[in-house]
Amino acid sequence: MLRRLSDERLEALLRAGVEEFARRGREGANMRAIADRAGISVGALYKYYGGKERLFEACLSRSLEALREALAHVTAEPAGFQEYARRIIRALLRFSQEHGAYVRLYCTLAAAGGPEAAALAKEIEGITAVLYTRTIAAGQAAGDLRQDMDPAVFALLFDSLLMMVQFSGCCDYYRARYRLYCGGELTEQEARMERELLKFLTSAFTFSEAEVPHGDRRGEEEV
Amino acid sequence: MLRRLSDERLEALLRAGVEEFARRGREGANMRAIADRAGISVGALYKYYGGKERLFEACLSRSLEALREALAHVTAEPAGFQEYARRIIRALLRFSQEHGAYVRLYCTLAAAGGPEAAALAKEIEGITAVLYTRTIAAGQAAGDLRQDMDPAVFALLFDSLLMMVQFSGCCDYYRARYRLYCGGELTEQEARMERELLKFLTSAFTFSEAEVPHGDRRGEEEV
DNA sequence: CCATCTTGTGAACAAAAATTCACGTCTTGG
DNA sequence: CCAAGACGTGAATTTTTGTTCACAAGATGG
Repeated sequence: MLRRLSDERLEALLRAGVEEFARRGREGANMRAIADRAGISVGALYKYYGGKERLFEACLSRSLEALREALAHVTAEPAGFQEYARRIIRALLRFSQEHGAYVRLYCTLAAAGGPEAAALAKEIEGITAVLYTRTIAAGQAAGDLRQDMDPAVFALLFDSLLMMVQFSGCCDYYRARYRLYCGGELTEQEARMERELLKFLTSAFTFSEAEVPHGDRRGEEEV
Repeated sequence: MLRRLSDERLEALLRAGVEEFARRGREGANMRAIADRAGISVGALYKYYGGKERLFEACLSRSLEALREALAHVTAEPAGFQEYARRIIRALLRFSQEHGAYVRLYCTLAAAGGPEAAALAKEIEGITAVLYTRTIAAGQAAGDLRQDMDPAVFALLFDSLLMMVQFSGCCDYYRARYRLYCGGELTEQEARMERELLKFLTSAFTFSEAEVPHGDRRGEEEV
């Protein structure tokens, strides 16, 4: 009952790998479980990828590629900060809905720590950091965004929110947290999240204290 | 060379457990490593805690207790939203600085997934969710905060930022991410983070689009 | 149709780690 | 100071899992 390892079988192998690495981490992943899930023997797995480490690399780069692709179109057409933010939110909500396994993998790897963490952060965050930092710098230069912010910190907070929103869609713990706060599943309330997150971000990035006549709280002149 | 398992030895055991569970997760943790790090034999470890699962429970509840304690004083004296937010930020920045191991444990557990995730989320987030939701509801009722927000989603986003800021202080990946965006270590720039995060949150929760005469962007009347 | 090569299989091997247990070491009550 | 009991030790056992390898099944070329 030999079945030649076709493209689709290799595809299944990578999918199984991503799933398992996401579930149990780089070290904890079980090679036998991966082979079983992919429907091949462990021997074949080792023939194709020399070992766990090589398979991991393949799974990671596959998922990085997918993330890059998901964000590629964001800056295709020029726009202002708010429009960019909307596109990013949409793209990442969609990404987490369609490629939950990749997002779970990021979540697990980010939690893992160790000496590889720094390199990994550079690889993953490199994709988003440039986009966010540029978007914010451009918005600030154009006068769209508040001047009284530390762009680096604000970009980090922007990234933080987007990461957590992705996790909320497909990682068990974060999904439970979403249910706790909002009821229901994020995957069924994407419009709600898109709307509110955009509102949240727009205010955070646009309005500075100086704009409100009396610097204190309580500010509903027009109700 | 028998050394009776004193309180301080039990203390060391729990510390070692937290550290190891944080590093390698609930399943991946190595009992031998825990025993070694605590300076006792595996036999003694098993005498004191029936096995890995029981030890884990002890480590978890210890860390939950610490989190509760860290946030206990926040609502001790009544105040407005901004002051509460400031206290929460301070408390959690301090927590992540002093109890990095607990924060790393949360980060790892949150990433783990599985059927226990929901229960875990209820336990951990139960501590913060009530606080955040109430703070926001009260602020909104008092007219301190914008009316045009979905309090549930905004509370989730608030929590997300606070979680990520904690991670940024003590989890390898998130620390690397912090360096990437901001340069340096968060633990050496706490004032910067406190200031900017408070600014970010205040704007997000306070200002609604309706407040700005022309609903569009670009809003620096007074510079 | 056969020899040979390529490719896949899963049992076997080895290393790692959870858990147990027979045996020391110290304490304590007398 | 001693016997009994409590406590701690780490080697041994068992289970899990990464990796290898001898063998088998199909392909290929003549």
